[in-house]
Amino acid sequence: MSVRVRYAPSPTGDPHVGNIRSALFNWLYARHEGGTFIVRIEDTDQTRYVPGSVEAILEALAWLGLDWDEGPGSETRYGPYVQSERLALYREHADRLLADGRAYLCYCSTERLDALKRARQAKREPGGYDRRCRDPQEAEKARAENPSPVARFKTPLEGTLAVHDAVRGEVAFDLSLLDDFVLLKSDGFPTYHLANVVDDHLMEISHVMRAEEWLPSAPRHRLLYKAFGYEMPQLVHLPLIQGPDRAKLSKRHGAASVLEFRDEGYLPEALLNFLALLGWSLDETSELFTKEELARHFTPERIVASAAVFNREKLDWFNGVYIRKMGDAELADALAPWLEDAERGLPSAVPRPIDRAYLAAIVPLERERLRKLADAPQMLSFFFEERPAYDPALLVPKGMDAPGARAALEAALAAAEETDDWSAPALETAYRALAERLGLRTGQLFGAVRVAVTGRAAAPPLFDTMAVLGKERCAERLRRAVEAV
RNA sequence: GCCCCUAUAGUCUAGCGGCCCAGGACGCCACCCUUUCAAGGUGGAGAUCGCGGGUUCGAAUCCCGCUGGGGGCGCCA
Repeated sequence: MSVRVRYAPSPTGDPHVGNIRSALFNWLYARHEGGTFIVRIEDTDQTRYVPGSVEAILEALAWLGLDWDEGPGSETRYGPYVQSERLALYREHADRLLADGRAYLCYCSTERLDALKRARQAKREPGGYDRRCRDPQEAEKARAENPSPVARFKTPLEGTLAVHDAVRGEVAFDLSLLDDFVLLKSDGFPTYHLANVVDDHLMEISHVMRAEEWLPSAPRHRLLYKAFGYEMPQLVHLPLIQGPDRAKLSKRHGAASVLEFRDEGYLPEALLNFLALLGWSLDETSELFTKEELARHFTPERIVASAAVFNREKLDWFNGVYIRKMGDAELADALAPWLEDAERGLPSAVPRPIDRAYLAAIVPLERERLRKLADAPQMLSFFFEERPAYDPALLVPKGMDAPGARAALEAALAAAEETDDWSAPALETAYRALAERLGLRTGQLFGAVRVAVTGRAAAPPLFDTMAVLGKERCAERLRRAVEAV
């Protein structure tokens, strides 16, 4: 039997990382098995629909390189892939259950349901619907209260039901604790439970891989499959992703949307690699995987059962690793839009577009210092600004006074002006000799020159930096430093 | 409150009865490299394998209980 798996987000907001991790695992499994990866939009709650979120979800998938074989817009015998376009299917299924006597119409008002819930809470009784309308006479009475009923499933009153989860094994539930859940809402839309079961069957889904929060509803689904006479797909419940406080990861923990991570300058390869290792591992030591390698190795057997905390520092490390893997031209291309961005890029005084050849020369110097692409404007600004601002006090090296620093900078300026060969090795030779002549430690002289030339105490190797900046710019900055110190 | 899941260092994890007085990675610390910052290299601190009982010649690994953590209990998904 071929593997058909699906990612079934509801369009209620941005694509959350926890959610996308489910998409990733489904995608990996599909690709591992040469199966089919399906995207299905579960928009059965009209009230929570957020315009643009379908686009955002698909955008996130595309950014990560998770291509889908079937999804919104696909013309196949399984479509459509948007639940609001499949309403007739759910209604037919609900009708079947109604006709069979496996479901019934419930006319109870929301007021009554609320009151029931409150009363149960007050008495500390287990919650759930009291099945009033399961009695036809009661239903008839209630009918007056509510013109638009819901359809409820008749849950067995007792017994236990075991479902099999690939990660956790058999999980048993006590049926007496399950109430008669809603199948069809009063607006005619299906609930998640109905729509999910109907679609997974009709789309011939072989494995349902979803977050662990769904495990408690597995017995309901089991019951529905049985009632319809359908075979239930394999269940694979993925461990939850938690924030540092160990609660389910959400917006309150900061960036939660994949698109936000993209906008913070994370590389898709890095986020993907990091996410894959949240709840899955190959062996003792392997950490770095491309998407293809992940797909080659991914098996559900190696999914972990316990929840994982989303660890920013490790994500940052992965990002640095993937930045370092990039070639000069590749990184320059990736960086350019970040540097040119009107709001978060280089100061507006720096003309756009930026000089690509110049950027390409800078890249080798900054690559291993970058953690996120978004850091680039700040880190590289001194390469582009005419007059990088800095505190003149930084020009005075440890163990020296201002006049001494001034003398050293004057000498450095003179040496710069005299130099014909403006290459890193030549500059280094010249400045080492100069330090010796002045009786300074190289660290002292180089430190002062670094601040003069870059405006900061921490920068890439000095002579490579000077070589890239060019003689004119360096001389000008040294001149300014002499005056400033 | 009830139900379910879960439990190896701060974090992600390896381990599926003896190879483990527990391996890898992030983070942290130190040293090396070095003109600063990174990157890289080397080393280190950090886990009584949540606790208590069993089973076994032998348990992180199997069983039971407890405790902690999480999730679910909607005409939301």
